Amino acid sequence: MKPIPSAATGEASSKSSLRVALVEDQRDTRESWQRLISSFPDFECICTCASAEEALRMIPLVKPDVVLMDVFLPRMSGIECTSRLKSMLPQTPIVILTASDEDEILFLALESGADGYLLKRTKPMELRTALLDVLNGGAPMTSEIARHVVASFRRKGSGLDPSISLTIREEEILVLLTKGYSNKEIADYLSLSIETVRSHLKNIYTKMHVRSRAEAVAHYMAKRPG
Amino acid sequence: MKPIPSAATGEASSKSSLRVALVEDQRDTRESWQRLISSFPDFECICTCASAEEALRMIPLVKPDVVLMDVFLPRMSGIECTSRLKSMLPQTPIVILTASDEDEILFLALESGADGYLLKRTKPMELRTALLDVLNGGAPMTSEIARHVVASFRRKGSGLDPSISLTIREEEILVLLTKGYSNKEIADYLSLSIETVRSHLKNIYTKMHVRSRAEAVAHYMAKRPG
DNA sequence: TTTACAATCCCCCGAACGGGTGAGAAACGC
DNA sequence: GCGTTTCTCACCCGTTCGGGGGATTGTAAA
Repeated sequence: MKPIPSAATGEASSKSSLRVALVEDQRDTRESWQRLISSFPDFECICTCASAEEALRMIPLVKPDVVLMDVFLPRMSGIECTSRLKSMLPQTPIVILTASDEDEILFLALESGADGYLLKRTKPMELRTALLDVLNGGAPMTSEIARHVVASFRRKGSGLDPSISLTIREEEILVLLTKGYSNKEIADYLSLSIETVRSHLKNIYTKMHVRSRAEAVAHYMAKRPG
Repeated sequence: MKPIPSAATGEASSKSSLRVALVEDQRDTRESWQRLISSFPDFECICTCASAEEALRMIPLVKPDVVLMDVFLPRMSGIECTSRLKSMLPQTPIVILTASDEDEILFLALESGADGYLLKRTKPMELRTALLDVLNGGAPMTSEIARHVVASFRRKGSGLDPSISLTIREEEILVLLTKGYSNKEIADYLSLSIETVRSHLKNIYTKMHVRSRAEAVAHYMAKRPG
C-alpha cells in the first residue's frame, strides 16, 4: 500500500503541469480527447499516437506522467502495447480507455499491467479525477468496471455449474484431484480402495462431461478464480 | 452492466432516506460510525449490531438498504457473516469495512459476496459517496483497495514462480494442458509429433517439480486466480 | 569456433488411467 | 416396507502417460 515513488510525479510537480500521452487510432476521438485533456488546468497533452507502433516509439522518448491507451488499435492491441510499454517504463501509469465492457478484455487489460481502466463514456471530471488518482498510486476504475472485477471474484463461490451436482464424496475427491493427487494417493488419503476412487472418478467425469483428470481439474479450477 | 433492480433502493427513495445497518463489535467504533452516518442528510442508521449473530438475526428483519460490515468480529468473522446474509438477502448490498489492507482478507471478502470494500480510514465524504455508489449498482472501493485488486490480476499475468522459467513452447503447451487437452490433441493443435509434445511435457514437469499433467494444471492454475 | 540451449523427433517399458460391467451394504425418502 | 441414491469394491481391456534413453537441427551466446 505504499505510494509508488514515481520520477514522473516529481517531474510533474516541478513543472506544475501533468504531461499526458494519448494513444488512439480514430482521429476524431483522438483529437476530442486531446482537447478535453488540454482543457483541464495543469494538464498537458504532450504526445498523441495514432498507433501502437508509434506509441512504443514515442512514449519512451517523451516519458509522459501518464498514458491513456485505447484498447482497439489496428495491428497491435492496446493490451499488447500496454504490456510492452510497461516493460520499458514500469513506473509510468497507463490507463486503459475503452468503449467495451467485456469482462475478457477488462481482465486481459489488468493482466497486461494497466493501472486503471475507464470506459469511454466516463464523464470529463471523472477522467480528470482518475488521472490524478493514478498519479497518486491509485487504481482508478469506474464503478461499472469495479463491479465486474468484484463479480469475477464472486464467481468462484461454491464452485461448480449448479446444473451438475456432485455428491459430498465426489466433491471431496475432485478437490484432491485439484491438488494433483494420483488415484492411489487419494485412496490412501481417504482410506479407500483404489477401485472405489476410480469408481467415483468415473461418475465425476460423466457428470462434468470430461474425459480425464486434467480436464476435470481445469474445468473445476477455471470456475473458481482464487 | 445493468444496474441491479433493488427493492431496497425503491423503498429508500419512497422514504427519501437511506436505511443503513451497521455491524461492528467495538462499541466506540460502532457509535462513532453510527453518528457519522446519521449526520449525512438522507441517511439513517436503523440497526447497529455488535456481533455477527445479532446481525444475522436482526438484519433480515429490518431489511436495510445497505449493510456496513466490519471484518473482525469475535466468533463469526464478517466474511462468514456476509456470506450468510447474502444467501438470505441477495439483493442487499454489503460493504466491508476494515482497518486491514491484507490481500488475503480483501479477496476472501470479495469472494464472500461483498459488494464493496472500504478501509476504516476512508474519509467521511468518501463513505457517503460509496454508500450511494453501491446503491446504484456500483462496487465502491478506495483507490488503495482497487490497487490491490489490480495487482492481483497482474500477478497472475505472466503466471508462474519466476524462479522457474519455461520456454515459449513449454508455456504454450502448459496452457493447452490447462484446457484439458491430451497429448495427441496438443500435438494435432500445434502440428507436432506426439513425441515432441511428450518431450516438452517431461521438461515442464521437471521444471515445475510435478509428476503428472493434473498436478501441473493444478499448480499452474492455482497461481492464476483468473 | 566451440558451447549451450531450444525445438523437433524416435523407441522401450512399466505404471497409471478411463471405460464398461456388475454387485453388495448403508442411508434416505416416501 | 420398498425404491433410490450413495458409497463401497472388483475384474477386464485397451489406451495414455511418465521416465529413461538417444538423435538431429538451428540459433545464440561465450
